[in-house]
Amino acid sequence: MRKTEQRACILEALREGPPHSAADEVHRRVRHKLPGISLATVYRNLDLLSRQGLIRRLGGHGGRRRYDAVREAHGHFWCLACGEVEDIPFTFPQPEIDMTHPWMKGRVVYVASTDLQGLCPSCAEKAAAEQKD
Amino acid sequence: MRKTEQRACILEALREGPPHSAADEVHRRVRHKLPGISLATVYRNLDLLSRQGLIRRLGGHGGRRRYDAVREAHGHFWCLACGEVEDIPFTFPQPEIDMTHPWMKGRVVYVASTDLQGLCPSCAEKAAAEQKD
DNA sequence: GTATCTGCAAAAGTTTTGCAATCCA
DNA sequence: TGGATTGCAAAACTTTTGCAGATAC
Repeated sequence: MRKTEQRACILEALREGPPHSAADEVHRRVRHKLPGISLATVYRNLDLLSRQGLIRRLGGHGGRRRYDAVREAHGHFWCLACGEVEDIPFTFPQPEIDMTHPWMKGRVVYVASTDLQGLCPSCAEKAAAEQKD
Repeated sequence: MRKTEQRACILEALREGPPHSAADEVHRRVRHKLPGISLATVYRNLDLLSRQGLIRRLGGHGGRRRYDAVREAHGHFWCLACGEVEDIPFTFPQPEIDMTHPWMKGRVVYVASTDLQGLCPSCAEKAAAEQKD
């Protein structure tokens, strides 16, 4: 993997910007430094970096794929209604998965996370209000 | 939520078909029973069912959103190269998250999962081969 | 009876790709 | 120099939405 200014700036933008950014958000931020950078380059690099395990790729429950520069295992809360992702802000014991299990043979594991999915407070409130109607 | 034949068949297809199906796959399978069902209906129902917590919505690392009829907490392995998702086939202690923590107040949690991401054996092999070239 | 649900078709949104030019090693 | 990388534009793919008619309760 070569060193290019675009790639460096993308990584920097992901690290310094808000967590769980989508490609278009990263693109918008990188443009401040590199006005000419194309969205395709951002996509290509986010994909490349995540395949190398340098960043974390999040699902995209909201339709858009999101990326996370934090590689340490941590928890996420996905809201199914608004699509937002939040880090779970308190610590809890991470599950211990037996990496020596035969099924793991040949696999490369970059990151682990514990994900909860449900409704965030404001969406839960809206949902409850609709029930009443 | 009303009871419709379409909805019932979609749920059935998700339960009986291969796990982690995407909307178009569910649609293809449901068509066997309900040839006239539209893809839009499948999308609408998968979304609705997941918001009610009846099924689980997976991220869509491969671009497509996937759904899972298994609601019990379990682990997934996502391959970043080919986009496939597999259930981790052995059990391990699930993390204990303090649901009484103040941050959890107001949230509705439907399901929890532990996700690993990396490369599956065949993609890991390919990646290693490319390194050598 | 009425709000929900469906099918259709169009629109919207997101990601990938072909290609020629450019850049890094 | 040679292969990796980029920008641009088009294409591909996935998901959502408006609407009129059908359906469940």
